[in-house]
Amino acid sequence: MPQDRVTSIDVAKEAGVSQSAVSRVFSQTGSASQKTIDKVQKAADKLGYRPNILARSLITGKSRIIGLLVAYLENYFYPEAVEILSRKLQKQGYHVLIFLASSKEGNLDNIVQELLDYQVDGIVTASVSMSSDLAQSCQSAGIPVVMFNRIDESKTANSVTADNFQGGYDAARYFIETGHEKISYIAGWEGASTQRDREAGFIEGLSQSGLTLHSRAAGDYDQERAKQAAHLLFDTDDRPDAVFVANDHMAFAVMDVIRFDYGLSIPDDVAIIGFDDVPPAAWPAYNLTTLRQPANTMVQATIDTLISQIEAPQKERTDTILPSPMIIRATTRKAPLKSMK
Amino acid sequence: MPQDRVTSIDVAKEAGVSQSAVSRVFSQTGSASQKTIDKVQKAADKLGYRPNILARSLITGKSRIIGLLVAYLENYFYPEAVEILSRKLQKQGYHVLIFLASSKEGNLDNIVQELLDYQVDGIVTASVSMSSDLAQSCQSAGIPVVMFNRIDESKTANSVTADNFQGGYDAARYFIETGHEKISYIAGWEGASTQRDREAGFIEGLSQSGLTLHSRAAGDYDQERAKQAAHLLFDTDDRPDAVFVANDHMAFAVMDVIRFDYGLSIPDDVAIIGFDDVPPAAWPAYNLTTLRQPANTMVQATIDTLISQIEAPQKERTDTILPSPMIIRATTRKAPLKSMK
DNA sequence: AAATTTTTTGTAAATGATTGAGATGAACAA
DNA sequence: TTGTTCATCTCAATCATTTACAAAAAATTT
Repeated sequence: MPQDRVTSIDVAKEAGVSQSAVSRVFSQTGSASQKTIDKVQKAADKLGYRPNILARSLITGKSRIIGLLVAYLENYFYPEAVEILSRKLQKQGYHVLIFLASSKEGNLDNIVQELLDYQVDGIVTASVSMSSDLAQSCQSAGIPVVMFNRIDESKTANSVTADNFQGGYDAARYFIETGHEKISYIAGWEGASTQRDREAGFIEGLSQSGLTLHSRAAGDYDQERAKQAAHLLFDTDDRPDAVFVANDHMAFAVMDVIRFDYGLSIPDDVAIIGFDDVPPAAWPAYNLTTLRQPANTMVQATIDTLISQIEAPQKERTDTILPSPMIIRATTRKAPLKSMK
Repeated sequence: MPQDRVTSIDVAKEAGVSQSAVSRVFSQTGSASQKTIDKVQKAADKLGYRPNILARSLITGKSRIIGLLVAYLENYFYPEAVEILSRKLQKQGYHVLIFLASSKEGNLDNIVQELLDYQVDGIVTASVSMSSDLAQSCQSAGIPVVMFNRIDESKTANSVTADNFQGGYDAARYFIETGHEKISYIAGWEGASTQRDREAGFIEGLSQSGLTLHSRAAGDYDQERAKQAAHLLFDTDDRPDAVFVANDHMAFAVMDVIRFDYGLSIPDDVAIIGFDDVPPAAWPAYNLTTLRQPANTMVQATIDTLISQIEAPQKERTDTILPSPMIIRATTRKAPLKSMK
């Protein structure tokens, strides 16, 4: 049976002080004498009192809850990010209310409304782009929003991304340096800014040497679709000898198709570069050359942006772009020494 | 600039009714005439009013927040579970406040206290076992707890697990059926009930045919440790020809060691069985025979248990054990036909 | 039409904290 | 001793809602 909650009034009675004295001891604002602090502390311990955060939030207007909106955890970049985000926020006394968006698009409006109903102090969206209307409505509610791994074309919300363009560019340059000419691309979901930027950078990198895409197919950041895309690229006499895949998650599926369905060898027959550097990329079975999205720094930037705006609401929005270094593993040929810096 | 929140009083004024009428319209308890409902609805829409859940929770004593306590998301069974859990709870109007426990043991007490401070309606722990004290303190606070994927020896909290013992048993039987005799085990973290049950079942299955473990090493559910464990088992003249690994996450690392460090072939030289059936187990690069933990049903059972106890606090605790069927893939030899049922 | 029941509505008291204003008392200087 | 300062404390208002109670209105029965 749920025993009655013990409130600050109970503690006040027990300690022989006023209820507001108890409050002062438990809220850091407290100007209280050592004597009352001791008395209150003792009484609170005895009764097992802890302040009710909901009541506190109601009056302070700060819930210390951050809403996290994420589309799916299937791509292992996100669990990693969620874990880091949650850990770091916990350290700062914030907590994460997690919402899963129904699909890549879907009815974000409802979900965001629910978040706002909970009086969250800020919102992080991961792998989800908000419509500008929605971002606008959060902003006018005074709730800062950071898009993690998406940029906001409407320039309403903050954003934190890796340097997707540069990453794509570097992938192209590396393929060229290592002697490839038939270079293809498997795209992510076309609605995502990451997809667009990675492809744009890649194409720019190719064109720098007068090349264009040998072939292209869309994998929508989904493994099944990526497999179909891989078949599209390889069911032909004129196969690519290098494929840039828009993220690691798809790259694994693509590698499996190349190895097991076509019996080709990686990187001898086909070189592969992915994007993200999720943990399985380092597993020997894949050992994937990829562009690292620095989860830790990205999350840190997300938190910094968010908290600075929570504390100083007039701060203007920022877009943070973090470097995405290439991690060379075994799915690409070794570059000739001359080009190694 | 954060514009002032619109409250039920504003709506009441706008609609020309009392504040409690507004409340009645928005809380399902509402006995209100169609006329007032319309008036209030209209005014609310105009002003963009939504009830403040914190204030509601304060008075109803129900926050509709479920606290989720998880140790790590690195093992991909958990992201999957978290995603399903969050989706399903959302559908029922609950929301998930996620906390990451610092380590496998660590100071759960503080974290649970923080959860209780938020007045959560229930707690789910995943891959974390609560001390009986802690479970007791939640219970006496009237907050039901469900341990997901752990059983509670102290029989205080509810639990939902796969049939770990039977799974271990089946693994042993299958190895024996497919002609193995030098059968080893790589253990998970010894503090986990899953580890203990899987091993106990496995040993029971072996002993059924008069066998004992050929060798054993502990991997602590961690990939690095699992690799070391694999080396321990294979740096010898008398290598096993079958290894049961306590979860898939470790099994991938073990397979990589066997293939890439020892150049052995799976399943010809060594057969492997894992546990969990996480998504990568089905990836062709691993194609791992494993015992499936049915994430979807396990989560459903977790939710059912939790919600039934939230709604009827006097309900007594339950332990749910769900079947863990063997998923036969390519890391084991084919069983001779006669034993195929 | 009056009497009775039912439904709707407004008033006001919770819920459990924070916080500004003023009261209390100790410490100190004159 | 008296007056002043300062830290500490209490009182009461406040936050945005729900909800018990009673009054009013509507619907039903007689």
